[in-house]
Amino acid sequence: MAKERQAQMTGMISNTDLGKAESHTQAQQARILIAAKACFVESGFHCASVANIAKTAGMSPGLIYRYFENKNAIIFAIIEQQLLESRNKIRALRAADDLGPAVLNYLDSSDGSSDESVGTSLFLEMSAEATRDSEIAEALGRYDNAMRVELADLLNRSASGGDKKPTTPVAPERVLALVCMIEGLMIRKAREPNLDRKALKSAIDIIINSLLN
Amino acid sequence: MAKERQAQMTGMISNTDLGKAESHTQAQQARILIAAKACFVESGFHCASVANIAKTAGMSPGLIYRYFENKNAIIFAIIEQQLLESRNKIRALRAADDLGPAVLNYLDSSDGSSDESVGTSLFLEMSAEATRDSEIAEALGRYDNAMRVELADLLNRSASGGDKKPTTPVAPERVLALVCMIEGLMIRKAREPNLDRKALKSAIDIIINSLLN
Amino acid sequence: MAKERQAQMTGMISNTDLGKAESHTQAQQARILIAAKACFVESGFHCASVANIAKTAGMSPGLIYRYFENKNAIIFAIIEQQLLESRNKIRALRAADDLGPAVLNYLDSSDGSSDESVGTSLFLEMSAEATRDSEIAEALGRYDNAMRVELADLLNRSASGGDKKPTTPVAPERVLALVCMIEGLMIRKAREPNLDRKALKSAIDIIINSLLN
Amino acid sequence: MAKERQAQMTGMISNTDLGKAESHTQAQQARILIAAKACFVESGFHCASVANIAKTAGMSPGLIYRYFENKNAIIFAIIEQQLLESRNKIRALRAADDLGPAVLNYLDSSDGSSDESVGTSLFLEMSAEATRDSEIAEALGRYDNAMRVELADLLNRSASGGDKKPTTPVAPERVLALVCMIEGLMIRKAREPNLDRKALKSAIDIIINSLLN
DNA sequence: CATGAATGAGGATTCATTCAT
DNA sequence: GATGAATGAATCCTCATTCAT
Repeated sequence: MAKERQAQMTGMISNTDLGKAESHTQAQQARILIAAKACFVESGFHCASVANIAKTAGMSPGLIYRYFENKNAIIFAIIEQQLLESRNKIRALRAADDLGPAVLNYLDSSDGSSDESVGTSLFLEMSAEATRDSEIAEALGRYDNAMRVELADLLNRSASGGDKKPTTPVAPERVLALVCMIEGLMIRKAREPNLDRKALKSAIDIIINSLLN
Repeated sequence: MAKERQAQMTGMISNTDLGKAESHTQAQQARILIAAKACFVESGFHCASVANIAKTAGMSPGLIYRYFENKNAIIFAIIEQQLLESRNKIRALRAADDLGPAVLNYLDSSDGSSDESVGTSLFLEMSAEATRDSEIAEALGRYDNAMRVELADLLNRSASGGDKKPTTPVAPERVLALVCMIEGLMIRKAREPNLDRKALKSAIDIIINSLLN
Repeated sequence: MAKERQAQMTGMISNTDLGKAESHTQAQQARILIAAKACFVESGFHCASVANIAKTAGMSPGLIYRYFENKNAIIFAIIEQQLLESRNKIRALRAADDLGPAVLNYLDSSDGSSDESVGTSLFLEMSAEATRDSEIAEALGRYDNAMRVELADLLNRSASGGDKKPTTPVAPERVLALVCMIEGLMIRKAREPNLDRKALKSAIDIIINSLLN
Repeated sequence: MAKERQAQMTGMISNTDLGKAESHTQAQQARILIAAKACFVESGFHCASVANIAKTAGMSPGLIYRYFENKNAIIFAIIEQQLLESRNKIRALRAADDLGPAVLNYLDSSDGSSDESVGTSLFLEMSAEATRDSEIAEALGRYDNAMRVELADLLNRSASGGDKKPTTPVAPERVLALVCMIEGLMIRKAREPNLDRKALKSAIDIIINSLLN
């Protein structure tokens, strides 16, 4: 189909990328969010134009507004989506026997996009935006609190060697240190994409170890 | 002088804030950069308008273009300035006897502005921009390398208890871990400005200790 | 039926409001015109959107175009409808014994809508539009001529005390004065909805009297 | 000058039309208002585009926003201007010995534009808008009250044959009747530009006479 | 007949940049 | 050097209209 081929050649998103969405509305919203994510990564929240998002999504600009009230709503949706994904990835760490490799894996895990730096780029974009928009700041704050609980649990169980009942709850400063390290690593990944993986792994191990004993 | 008083009342930057600059050109550039920094912190690189920067600097929009080729040049200059400041602050850590408090101090140190979050906000802005602009990415990359050397030296001397000649050079992964922690802490400061300082201090100590033995 | 109830709750027009229309097409057109009138009164000809008319009519936007060629055709139809209604109301004045109360009654008479200002609002809208659209101007012109004949007759019979054969035909300037007064009163009603009715009645009487002797 | 000639050929407004304005800002605002008035008369408040106003004013669209906050502000300014002009014209009636010719003159008096129907067209536009915008409604309401006072005074003095001290104040219903007649006449002028002037004059006289005895 | 998704031109508004004074 | 008026391209968003289902 001509349209399909054109979509691929111009970097537009084809239907096959979309996965299964139950309703047409959800499918369209998903399509827009995928396009928006790509545009936001490439240009940032503010320089990405609705027109470009529409083109990337393979639809007309006007149609965007049937599915999102305005551009800001798209930004919010992207942020919520990223936070949700991030939460899920953190939760997935639970299953890990060994915390170090799990964290490394977390950093590597992309969201299905070919470019792994997507997550990091949006993370920076979101964090910067949170310093100006209180609504976004609140969303990130809620996420941060939830993450801390999750990571505390994780540290707890890792510290007790996998036993279900750790003797003492983990100290909050250890959780804080873990959060900082993870986010610091994300920044490094964004700024030095070719970072030596071995060094990365070692750095993680050093800190993880200091947090576990 | 009427203009001077008006500048102060409206939050504009007056000549007396500028310190000593050798030439008029330098003084004007400095004035613009101070204004730009304030605007960028408040609105981000892209939402801050040249008109607003000019108003904050107490000059006409047209004059901006006598001292900077365009808005992008201002962004570059701000970034270079921030990197330079950051470098100086890192170097100042050398004098410290104890690494932990020094790092805490680094996070607190503002650049003379009353608002301490200036540095963090611009750090996010710069990092996000670096993911899109290769020139900026390179500048940050150069800074990153320089910093690593600096921090390696710092760790070296701290590990050897202040002796001038450490027996073994510090491992690169420890430097990496330190960088991640510092930047992770900056992110935390941006996203949770009311973070408990005691926890912050403890988190720093945990990691510093693990890096020094 | 769920849809019916929803229609009532949201102010949409239900089938039961429509009266008897012979064909389905006529019924649909009537439904659209009722909705359009409401929207035009609320937002004016140009700010009322087809989408909103459709929603008010309880139908899809696309369906509008099965019954009217475009939005302009709806405006024309509304205008013709208003002129027809107005003509009928003027004709109804014939039956009146006393011209003064009849005119007052004319101003009050609504078109079945609960809001009496509908007629006035559309009158302004139409008149304004007539200054730009020659087709509308012509329609109003035809109406104006017909009205003058009607009002001349009315004045004639009123002047002659109800006798069927007045001795002299009424002068055109008296008809003109009557038209001006009626329309001037409509404007007043639109701009001062809380106008004192007693003063209104007196004002009408003064002029009517001067026109009858 | 080429620009000047082009302005004339395309119906743009040249500097010479502007009269004396003290500041540049006032001159530009006046230029915009003149253009806006022309556009509003031609297309109505809502269909006139800012782009077209700018073109008519012989300036770029962006410049409009240096002198008016938004399109609505232009509409407000036009309305205030019209009300002011109208007030002045009404006040000028005071000097008249004879009320009838004075009213006729009022209807004829244009605002310097070549097209006499400008006032009427804007009058309809304003009145229609007042039914939807409460701020405009209030402005017109204030004008209406002021006008009534003015017209009451006028009637008073006319009734008393120019004596300074009329024995009895004029009844409000007479003022109301006068207002209706004047505005009714404006509508007629808009809808029937070729109205017979003799009939018009006679109609005015009939009513004026009935109001004065 | 009916739906409502889709289109795309057009409208209001902003803003980096230029230039006459 | 300095001003700020002026430009015009670009942005977000709306809406009349069409058409596949």
